[in-house]
Amino acid sequence: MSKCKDGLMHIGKLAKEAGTTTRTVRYYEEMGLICPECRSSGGFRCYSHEQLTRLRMILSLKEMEFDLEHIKVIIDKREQNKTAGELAHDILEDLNERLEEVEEQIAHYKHIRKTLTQTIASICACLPCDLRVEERLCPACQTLNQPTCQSVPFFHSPSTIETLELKL
Amino acid sequence: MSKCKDGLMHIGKLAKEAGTTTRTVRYYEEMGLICPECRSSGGFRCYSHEQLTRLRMILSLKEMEFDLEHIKVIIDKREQNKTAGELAHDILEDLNERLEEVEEQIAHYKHIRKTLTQTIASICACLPCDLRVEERLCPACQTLNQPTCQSVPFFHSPSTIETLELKL
DNA sequence: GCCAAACCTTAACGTAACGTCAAAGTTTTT
DNA sequence: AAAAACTTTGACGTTACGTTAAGGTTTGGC
Repeated sequence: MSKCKDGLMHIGKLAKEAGTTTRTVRYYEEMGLICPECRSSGGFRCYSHEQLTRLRMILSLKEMEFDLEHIKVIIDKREQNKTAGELAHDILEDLNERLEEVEEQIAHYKHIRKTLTQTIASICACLPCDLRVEERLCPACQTLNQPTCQSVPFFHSPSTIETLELKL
Repeated sequence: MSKCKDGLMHIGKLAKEAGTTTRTVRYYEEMGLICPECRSSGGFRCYSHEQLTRLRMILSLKEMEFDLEHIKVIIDKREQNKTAGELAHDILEDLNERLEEVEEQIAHYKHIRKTLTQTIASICACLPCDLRVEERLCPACQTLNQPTCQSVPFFHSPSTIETLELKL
């Protein structure tokens, strides 16, 4: 039968149960986030069901994209002998802080989306142009009052842009 | 006067004009994205205004969070001898692809936001509890039909969660 | 023309969270 | 007992630079 006593499991089973990889588990051990209950006579790591639960906690925090250092701090708070209310208060701080960061991320990507859609719209105006790019302004750009080239500086050649800058 | 001929500038000026650092410029050179017009007799990099424009192109693509490998590809497309229309077509592909990725990022962070707000709401219910965390379920958790502990596995102790799992 | 300040050079380590070998030992299955 | 499957430690690779370090080059002032 199994050389793993009781209901202990080796690292592969632990990782699979938690939906991650053995490399990740070992890395978390290096970082001090989790450690095996014991080792087999041959040196294999053996984990209990409690370790599995702990690993799942770590992973659920990772899904919220806390970094590992922060996860360690949060998990360690559970070890400090507090009432559930005090602990809740502490952890709520972390969660609210993270929520703000996530709101910022959303705003950040919305900004990028805006830039992208504007750039796409500008470049669409150049689609019918059959001039060589190196040859100064294409008709579309000349027609527009706010020159396309300015908003999409990576599209036209440097010399074109210089020309534009002189005109402005 | 300046040992830099014509309107050439050294790396510090270039970086400042483009709003970046000298380290970044040297790194881009390593990556094959940009290279100086020439070197001074002492070995200093000298850049023309064209290089500055190119650097600005790179940075504007970086703002849309293209990775450097991709930026290289996009910038190189300008060197291929095409009409503006063909080039526009090519680049629009990259931009539209990136736009999709950005939409995914927004969705991703909105998902995280949802998880966070739900978790925060759950844990708020535990604020008035003055039981020790290690001691099984707190009253708030017992009152709720959908146990809080299940949705916030990193909050309660492993033993508490096991208890919960058995009950379910 | 000389000196200090400011600037530049290359080289190289550090970052975050693992992925991916490699070479060798252990456990499990047949 | 042999083979298959699993595990061990170790170490390099990843991205886009930041940050020293030790030592040359330019520049500005006198």
